[in-house]
Amino acid sequence: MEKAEPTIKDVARLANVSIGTVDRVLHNRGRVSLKNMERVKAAVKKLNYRPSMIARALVSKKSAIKIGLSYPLVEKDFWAELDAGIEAAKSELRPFGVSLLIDHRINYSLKEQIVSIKKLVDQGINGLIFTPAGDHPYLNELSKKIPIATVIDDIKCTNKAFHIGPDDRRIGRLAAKLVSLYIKSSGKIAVFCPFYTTSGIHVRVKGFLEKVQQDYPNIIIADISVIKGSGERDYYLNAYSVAREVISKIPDLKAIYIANGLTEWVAKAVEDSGKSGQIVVIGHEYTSGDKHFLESGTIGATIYQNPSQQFYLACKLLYEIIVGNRSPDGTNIVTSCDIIMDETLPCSRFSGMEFF
Amino acid sequence: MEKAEPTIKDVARLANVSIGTVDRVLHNRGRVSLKNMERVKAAVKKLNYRPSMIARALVSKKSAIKIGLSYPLVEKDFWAELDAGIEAAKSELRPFGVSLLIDHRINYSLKEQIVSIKKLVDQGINGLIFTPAGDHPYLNELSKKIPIATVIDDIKCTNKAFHIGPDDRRIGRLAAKLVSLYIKSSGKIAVFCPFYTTSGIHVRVKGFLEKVQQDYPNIIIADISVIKGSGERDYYLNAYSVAREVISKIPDLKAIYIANGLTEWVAKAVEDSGKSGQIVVIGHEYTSGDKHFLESGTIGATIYQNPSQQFYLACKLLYEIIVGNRSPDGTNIVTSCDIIMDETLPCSRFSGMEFF
DNA sequence: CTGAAAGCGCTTACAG
DNA sequence: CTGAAAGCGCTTACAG
Repeated sequence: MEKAEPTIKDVARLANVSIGTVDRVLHNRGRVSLKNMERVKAAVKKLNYRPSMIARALVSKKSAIKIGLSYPLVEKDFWAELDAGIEAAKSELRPFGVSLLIDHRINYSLKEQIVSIKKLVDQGINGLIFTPAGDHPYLNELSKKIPIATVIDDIKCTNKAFHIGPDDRRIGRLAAKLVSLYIKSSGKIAVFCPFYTTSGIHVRVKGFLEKVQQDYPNIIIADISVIKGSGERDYYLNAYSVAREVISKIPDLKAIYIANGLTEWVAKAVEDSGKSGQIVVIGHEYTSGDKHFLESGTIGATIYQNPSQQFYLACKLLYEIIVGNRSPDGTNIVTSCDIIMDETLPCSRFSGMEFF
Repeated sequence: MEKAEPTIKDVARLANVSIGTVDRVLHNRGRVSLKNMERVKAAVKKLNYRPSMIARALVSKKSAIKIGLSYPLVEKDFWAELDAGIEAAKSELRPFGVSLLIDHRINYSLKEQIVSIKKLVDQGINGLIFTPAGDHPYLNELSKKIPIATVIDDIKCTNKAFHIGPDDRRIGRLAAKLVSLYIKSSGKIAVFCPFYTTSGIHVRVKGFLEKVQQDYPNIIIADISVIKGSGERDYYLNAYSVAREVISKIPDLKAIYIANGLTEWVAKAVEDSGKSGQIVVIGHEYTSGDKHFLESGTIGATIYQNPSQQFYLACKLLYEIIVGNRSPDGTNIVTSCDIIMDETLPCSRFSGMEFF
């Protein structure tokens, strides 16, 4: 005895107008008398009408919608994983006439990001999802034309549709707790803070230090190093060499916290220094190289912010906004993070979604 | 320059028949001349024609498809969480004319499960998803009529479409590792094994014990108790009282591992015994009651098997199978698990999905 | 055995 | 400002 879903026809009938008029108010296309506007809105509410994605998609065959994605391709493995999430969103949205246009950048430079985004805009995107390298007047301008959303990192000033990202302060605190668990709450540790990167990382490190100070009096922060680098390879190598240096400088070091996805390079430094088993690495994300070090115990745990999920969600949300099912309101969506340990991964991180 | 997808019309034109005829061969409805049959098949192949889900779904408004779900409602909070995942699947599939019929059971009895499933079958379901209490001839019989899939727990003998669930042995090993981290690898622990429950739990406990034996020579398993109970409330109370008893019996107990979602009841026993801070609880799943104990540190961590995700996935997969986009092949899909700690949850577990 | 027509719920021109 | 009509790609009666 399912009560059939109300259709646009039902709304039109109840509001005593044509379905054309209902459509106009549904999508704020204007040119509707105030009176009809309100009757329709009342009818929509009364019937709890929700437009059928299906019917809309069928029509949209003609006017396909395009969503642009822009993000850096530094730390390749991290972002590569992300592709899987985007693929999932793509195949789920394809039947609805949505195509995703992707433009990578090879660094965190704001200037290049703007170039990348302009390229997407030139291709006629109807919405933009990006991991900002910073704020820029152009973004604000753009946001007046199409909905734009930030993922992973946020920017303050721009009038955006929404932001999806982790709670970096909390992530940093979690990292501190994991370090403490592995080193039995006391000993010397080193903290590595990547420099050329998204702003959230710094919040993360702050959260880490704060938690250590608050809760772990016997943990000594023996070193805080900033990892610099220009380009991917350089970045990796610096993480590695800084780690080696610090390891040799502090013989009784018990743990290293690396505040982003460079985990495996730090772990490699530990292993190459012959310190596996004595120094544990706590880091972020999950790259293919991490597997080996998780198994050997050199990496104790990794905190995974699930970028695939974030982009996946963002694509679907932005789609809803573009087709008018939801209005852009600058919501801030906080995503949860996962702890990855050797025993945590029975198979690929993204196993759950590869079917769609 | 997207090449437009071929439609049934294109196929009809190429095969020089009507779209009605194309539809007939597409769905083996018979009553087609051999000659046309082959022309259509050739055209389909030549154009690489794939029917549009969207269009099909629009029509299917009339002939809706029903998926039945059957699972126990013991440990309410665990399964309640699950509802959120089912809701997500429901709202995502609704536009495709799919409705989900749910039938709970109040225990893990196989007999009641069969009754429950028969009830669903009587309502004309086109597919079944369930968490089996065991195998039964009826299930095998049913699987010949409609595709059936198992979630969380599996059964061997039945010819099922697929199974989705965690790797319980691995989960048990992970639990052992977490216990070891919290108690600094040595001391007395207790293991609580729920009895009336799904079979995976026993594999879990086995994995736990195996890992302790292998890797933690200084951890002493001072108690292994079986938790029994008839009905939900009884179950909870027994977990609580067994815990209290064991705690008072073993004064230097350092950790309790509870092998399923009764975590909060064990934690309550620890707290009520005045042992918070001395005994850490490692358990499973995440109930609203856990939050308090995670914050206070009585629960160190919980291993979350994400039942919502599992059912969500199962619904979508089974839908694909029912409409013929995928064939049932008995695949075994292993899902990953999450570690939940105080710092892990910025907001509701299911935040990611509530938008859809 | 086969084709033409109606209709699923919506959007998009088009005509008032 | 408003409505009637055409059409998205398919399935389902219906008429030959």
